[in-house]
Amino acid sequence: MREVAALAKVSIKTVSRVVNGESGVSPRLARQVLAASERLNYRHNLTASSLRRSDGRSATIGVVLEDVANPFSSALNRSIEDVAVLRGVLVLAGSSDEDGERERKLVSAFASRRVDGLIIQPSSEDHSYLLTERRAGTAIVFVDRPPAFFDADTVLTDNAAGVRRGVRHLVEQGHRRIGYLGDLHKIATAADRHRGYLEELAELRIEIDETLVRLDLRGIERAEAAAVELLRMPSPPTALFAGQNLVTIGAFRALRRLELHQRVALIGFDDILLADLLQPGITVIAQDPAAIGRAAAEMLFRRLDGDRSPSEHRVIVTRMIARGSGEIAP
Amino acid sequence: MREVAALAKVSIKTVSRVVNGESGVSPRLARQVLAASERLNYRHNLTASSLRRSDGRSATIGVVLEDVANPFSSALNRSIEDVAVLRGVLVLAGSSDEDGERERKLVSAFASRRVDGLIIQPSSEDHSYLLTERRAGTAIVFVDRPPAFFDADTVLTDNAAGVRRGVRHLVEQGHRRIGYLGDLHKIATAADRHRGYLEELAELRIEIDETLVRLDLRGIERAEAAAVELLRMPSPPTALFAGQNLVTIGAFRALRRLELHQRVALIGFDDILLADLLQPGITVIAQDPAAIGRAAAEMLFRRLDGDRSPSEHRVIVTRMIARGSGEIAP
DNA sequence: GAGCTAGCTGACAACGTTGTCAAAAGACAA
DNA sequence: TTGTCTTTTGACAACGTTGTCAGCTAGCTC
Repeated sequence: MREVAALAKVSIKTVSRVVNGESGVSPRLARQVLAASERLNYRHNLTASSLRRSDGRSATIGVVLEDVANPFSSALNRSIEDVAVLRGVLVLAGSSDEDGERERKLVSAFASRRVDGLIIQPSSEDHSYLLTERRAGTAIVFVDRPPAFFDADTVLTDNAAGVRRGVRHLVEQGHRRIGYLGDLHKIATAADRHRGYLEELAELRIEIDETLVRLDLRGIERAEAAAVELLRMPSPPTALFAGQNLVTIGAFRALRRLELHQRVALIGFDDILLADLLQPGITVIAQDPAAIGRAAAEMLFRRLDGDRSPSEHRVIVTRMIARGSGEIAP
Repeated sequence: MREVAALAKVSIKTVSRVVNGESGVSPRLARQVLAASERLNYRHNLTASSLRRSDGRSATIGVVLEDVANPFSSALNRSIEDVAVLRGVLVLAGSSDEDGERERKLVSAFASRRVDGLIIQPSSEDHSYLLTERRAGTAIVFVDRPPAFFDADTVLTDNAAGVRRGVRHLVEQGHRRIGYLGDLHKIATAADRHRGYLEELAELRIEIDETLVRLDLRGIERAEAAAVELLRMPSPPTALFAGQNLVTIGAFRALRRLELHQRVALIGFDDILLADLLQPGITVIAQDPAAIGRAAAEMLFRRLDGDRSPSEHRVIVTRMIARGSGEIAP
């Protein structure tokens, strides 16, 4: 900047004014400055700028996801980015791998870089550690799952309602013995979905058979094994509800392996790419990750714009997509 | 830091030493400093630190991807992150959407934040604009596609060889009329793949029928339409080679729609989640995005560690995964 | 021409760190 | 004890920027 100032024969402060588009610089000097910075390939240093700036903003936000490579998380990432770019804000993203310790490490690394805000898909079981960040002025929004011991804006899917819709659909087809395959129960959304299953059956006055429920299934293989087990019981379920992405794939694998895919119904939570091309197509309760990410980013920026109102809790609804597997009668 | 120093009754420089783990601080003072920073919830400010530091490193790298939400790019993102976290480096990622202008904007935003290095999956058709960054000391590695008018390390897939392997496989099954469906031809990888198709047919002395080739297919719908067109020709192909992910899905849709999926062979470039559960399973030429990302990140950090050797060009090989669709005889 | 604005411009300090260097403290030998 | 050497500590400037404030110029009014 000093060099640009020298070349343009103005003070360094005037260069700063031009770079920041402040008013009150005569067009002639502005032109000189622009020409000089062009000639010297000058690049504004945002880190120095945010250090000195009164608001201390870095025009960067941090996003903690379960895994930046998983389809749901990466869709969140993208829609957050889309809102952020409109404001010239960049996104630092990291994967927590469902590990509270990694989540905290990421937040700490973000904080060291003085991000303006955080969007967290939580893994940790206690978020009181975020009080320090909040006090430092960092805006915080949770997505997909609620925080624990911490009050903040959230954008969640209505998991229980989604599952209830699916279970009701199966019952409408005539099913009474509906198996449930769930993800790690410690994950709040997994617990919510399981609850939805129980609630809907209770409301429809269908007796709950605990032997039809398998929880804590992490990954395709374990889900597949559990589904095979269920289907080989003496009195097997006539329909399966899979509480998560990979669990659905595992369940479908099991059905195919046992050649039951045309006879046992299946509904999965979360949409799956290509689900429509399978035979039968898989009926799913689809979330809208793009809407969740967008809502979260918008809430975050509203906070950064100074909104101090009480925490808001947005719920994004699910949508059932019937493709065949959920429409098989018992 | 000043407050911590005051509370610990040491100079601010001593606090700096402790925070950076420098040697030569007596254990007693170190303990005092640690206790004080604990008590005041002190967070080291990495932006100020990198401003003052002699190497100017921000412990942050920038990654330009086609789309952080697409499976290939997000797998790259993840494997880059995995290498970066080991060094305490964070990843800023952005989506270029196949738009050279957005790519440049992202690079510029990264440069303003003084990233230490850049990993770029290029969209632009001229990368000479990166000379400025290189001169500023930023390490640069290209992934997936080569740069234009710029010399830098690259990590590429051997696209032509992969396609040739697939085409040969089809010919071995007895196919002579093999259709080709390609992505936007301006994308270097798409052009390479098309070239592989032509080369292999030439080598095997199979006459090339231009009417069996459709290029510039962007997205599932256009690919599906093109495939339907090919299959409805008077003398249709007995096999299809799809040059990209979404193109493969479109082609499969077309085959299913025309009830030809058990009669016309199909091989796609790039693996697809669930491809094994379709009927028939889709035979693919699989890339290894994790290996590409890892290699790129490792090269980048080697440069940051001071390696000044000439540009290196790594090639990651593909692997054919036979699942049925590629093994259908004419 | 004096007096008064309004609009530009620049000097200087400060943001939170770390590099440099000199001073203080401690360790050891004579 | 003194002198010498090593280890530990701190004062100060600097990194690249922006906020503050004062000074300068030009244009206007009377």
